[in-house]
Amino acid sequence: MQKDFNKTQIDMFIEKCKQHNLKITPQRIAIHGAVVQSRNHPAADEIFKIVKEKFPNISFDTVNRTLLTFSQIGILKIIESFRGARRFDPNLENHHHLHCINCGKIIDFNNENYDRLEVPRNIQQKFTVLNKRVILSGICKECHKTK
Amino acid sequence: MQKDFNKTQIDMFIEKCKQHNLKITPQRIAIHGAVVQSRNHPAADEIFKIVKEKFPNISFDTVNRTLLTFSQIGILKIIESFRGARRFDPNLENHHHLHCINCGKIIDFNNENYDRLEVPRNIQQKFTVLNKRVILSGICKECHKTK
DNA sequence: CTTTTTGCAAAGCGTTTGCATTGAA
DNA sequence: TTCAATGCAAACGCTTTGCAAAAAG
Repeated sequence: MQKDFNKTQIDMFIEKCKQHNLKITPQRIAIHGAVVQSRNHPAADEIFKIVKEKFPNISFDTVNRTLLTFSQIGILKIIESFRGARRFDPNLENHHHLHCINCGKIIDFNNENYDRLEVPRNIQQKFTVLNKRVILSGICKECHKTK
Repeated sequence: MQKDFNKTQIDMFIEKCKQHNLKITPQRIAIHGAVVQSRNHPAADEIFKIVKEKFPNISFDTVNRTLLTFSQIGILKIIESFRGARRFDPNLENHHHLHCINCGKIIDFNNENYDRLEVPRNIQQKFTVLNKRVILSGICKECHKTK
């Protein structure tokens, strides 16, 4: 079994596309290039701006759809967040969340071990932590049943 | 010093409003009532629907603005989330996030202790955890400087 | 009477959709 | 030649803004 030692990033990208029957278009190559070089967790429009320098005709839409496609085939991740409308919580106590990635439900839970988590020393120096919380994401019981 | 033992929720609400020079309007009372009774971390439009039964003329806008006001005076919390556009992350390894609540920046960090967090027994039974992550929110160094 | 608050309407931002055209395989 | 990908435009969902009218203190 051949190892992937000397695969370049672009070769791995092409391989992933082939695995998923995605065509290798110049746009996809450019978007991939922009995103793997990015820092700071770019949003689609930042990638759009970068790619547009090489492909002035590219549409925002293609960039956005391509990024979503890439996340589906495991080339990048979407930063998990509770999307949709802002939610309010009358529970003022510190608590943690279960997040069902299927139905979007957020379930509170309390856990003293999690409350006691220590902030790493090197982070204390560069960031003032006001709140600590743990998010466990996955599939809730109800969504399991209906699958 | 008198303790708040027998304050009802509505009295505490009125007190908080007075502390912050907010007028006690029937709309605010109704919105407060709906939100403290809520479960499931409602979004503004769910509260809107509930309050509209009593106040058919209320606008979505009032509900939304009132909820934001309430979060500012500590009556409820906004479920912290990375708002704005969806962000992409080319870093596929498990990692955790610092989230600056002032500028919105997301900074990755790695921490083996956090990776090793155990999922509580009672949660394992009702939820399939696919991903664990810790979010430390607060103020980043740059935002500290400019304050 | 003064100052907030409300309701409304429009604008804004990001996302999603449908469709005709283009281009990779 | 075929089918997927692209570019465009419109629609959509949620949030924010400005302003005149109404209401609280």
